[in-house]
Amino acid sequence: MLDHQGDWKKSHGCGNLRASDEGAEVILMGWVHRRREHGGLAFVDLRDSSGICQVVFQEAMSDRVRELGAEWVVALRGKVNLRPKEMRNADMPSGDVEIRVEEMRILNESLTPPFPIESFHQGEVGEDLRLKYRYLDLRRREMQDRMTFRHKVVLEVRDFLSSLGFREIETPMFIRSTPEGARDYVVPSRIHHGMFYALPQSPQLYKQLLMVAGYEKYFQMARCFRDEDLRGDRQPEHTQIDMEMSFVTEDEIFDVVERMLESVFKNVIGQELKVPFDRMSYQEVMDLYGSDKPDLRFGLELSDLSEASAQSEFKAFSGVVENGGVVKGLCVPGGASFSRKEIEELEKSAKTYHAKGLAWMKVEEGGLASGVSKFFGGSAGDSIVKTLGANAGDLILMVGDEWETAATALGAVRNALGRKLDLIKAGDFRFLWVHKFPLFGWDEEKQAFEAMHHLFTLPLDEDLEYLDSDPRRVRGQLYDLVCNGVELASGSIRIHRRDIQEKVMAVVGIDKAEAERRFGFLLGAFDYGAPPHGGIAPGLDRLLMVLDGGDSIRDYIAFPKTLQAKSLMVDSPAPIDEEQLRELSIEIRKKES
RNA sequence: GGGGGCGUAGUUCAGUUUGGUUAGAACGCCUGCCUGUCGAGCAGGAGGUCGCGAGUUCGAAUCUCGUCGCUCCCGCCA
Repeated sequence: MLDHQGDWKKSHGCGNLRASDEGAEVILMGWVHRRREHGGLAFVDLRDSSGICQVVFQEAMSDRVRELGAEWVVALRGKVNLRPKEMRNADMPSGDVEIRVEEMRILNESLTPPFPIESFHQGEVGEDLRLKYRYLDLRRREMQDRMTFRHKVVLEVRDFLSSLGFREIETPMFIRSTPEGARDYVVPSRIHHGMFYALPQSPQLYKQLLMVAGYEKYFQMARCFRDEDLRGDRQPEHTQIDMEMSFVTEDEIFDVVERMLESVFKNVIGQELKVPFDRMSYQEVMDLYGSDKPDLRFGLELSDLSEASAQSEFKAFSGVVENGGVVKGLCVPGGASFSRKEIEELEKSAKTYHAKGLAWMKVEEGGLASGVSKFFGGSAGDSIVKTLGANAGDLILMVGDEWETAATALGAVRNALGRKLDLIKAGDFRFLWVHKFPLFGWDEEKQAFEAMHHLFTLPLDEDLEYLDSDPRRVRGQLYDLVCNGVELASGSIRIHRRDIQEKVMAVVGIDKAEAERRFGFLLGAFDYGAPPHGGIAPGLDRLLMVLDGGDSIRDYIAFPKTLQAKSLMVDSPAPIDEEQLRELSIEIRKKES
């Protein structure tokens, strides 16, 4: 039998009760976390959003307690008692007290949950089950803490940016589709037959228009939508701390972000963060770590072994160098003890990133041994050992290929080694600014240049002269913030002058007419005194994941989707009624195979 | 679009390599006992479309093919 809440008001949070509350008359409301019966005497751990406390039922109420099941919702009136010394629970914040129950109202019953709400259950509950019953998953302490963490970080960011004079401004969710960048999520218009809105991949154009409008410092907790394949750190919708500033340099943007994170660390995590962060160019990080988002929590830096390899008898490598490629190598201290199988595992990592193979040799007292060592006799081998600073007992790993392939493949091996050798300390945060990215990438398929970031990124002043002659050489005022191997933010200084904008568009094959058609509204706005401006957008979900040491952003989003972009809870996406389709003049085509 | 892993009781898993009587464990659930537990304890009990579908076989959780779901990675993606 259920009771009504009546005129009872919740007086305390379960988790907040302390010894100082002794004697207080309280009314608690929450969920039955666990029940322990001892014949007449019974204990219930009552849980609400503040935590857990123990309530005691005397014999007179034992029949009512027996009705209760896990996750039933109850209201209890009783008195806070200090527990006898030997019965205090030091593992529980409220463990010094317990509630002697005088009256109970059962507010709702519950089915037995499909998985335990307690946090000590054996093993991890499957994520698909957690997502289907997300409202129960979110009940778990672990998830409540993550959502609290998210809230606190957002609050701190808002507070910090506001204090610097930033204004939070909302931009539309229904915008115009642009074919640049990621695939758009698209929304059909009912009023305009055959027309579509797009959901924003980011508020990019709007924040630039706000700069033209003279707002100077803008930010927004911006939901961003991208219809691309997902990963553990990529959801179809995610939240960015989107920022834009006028009259700024890269340095000033870095400074704002560093101080913002500094205050998040100080006021949310309670930790000092060392700023400013290190900076490296794209070329440097790729050369040293084989990744544009290196994990700096461990060393194992890459070296260039092209010269020595060219002189070696290893045809595969000397050929690569002859054709303009490079040979990258790294030294694994103590790695000579690796088994054949272990090395093959590492080779798999290299091959994933399209290396043809992973060459290796062991360093012994007398010289190089095993693997490809027979090709590296004499000075070539000596030179490699010297470059890598290798010692007896070490393992040398090498990849020869076109620069980017060699670097990324060996970078993948480096990451695998970091995990394998357990070099990554939990709770260590290594931030890094990566900047001076190339402005254009060469699209092999289309045989054309494309913008690496977006079309509005300003080239480095000193590279402007190569826009016409050698676009590959042009680097952008483009930057990423990286932490522990995760890309946390990305931004650029934008082009505010029409002449430079037209030149950049020309490189990627957009003529004036097409530019006008696609970006006319922005270019038009830029004709009315656009200030120099730039910005950045830290990914909130990723930031939370990295700061919390998690490994999936899904854990930091209340209602995430699966890798197939489905919600297992509401079962979306779903078909819509014929009637809805007709209103939109939309017909479903057969899937092309 | 491509490659890898996983799918067995409500949950987490073992069993699959090498096919063989009635598919097990722990936790949870149900019943009873129990007045100081807090991952309570003790005794008893219920609970299975081995993801789904075909095939091979005297016989399939186990082998083969297909398919679905979740996940990790490449491509893609800021």
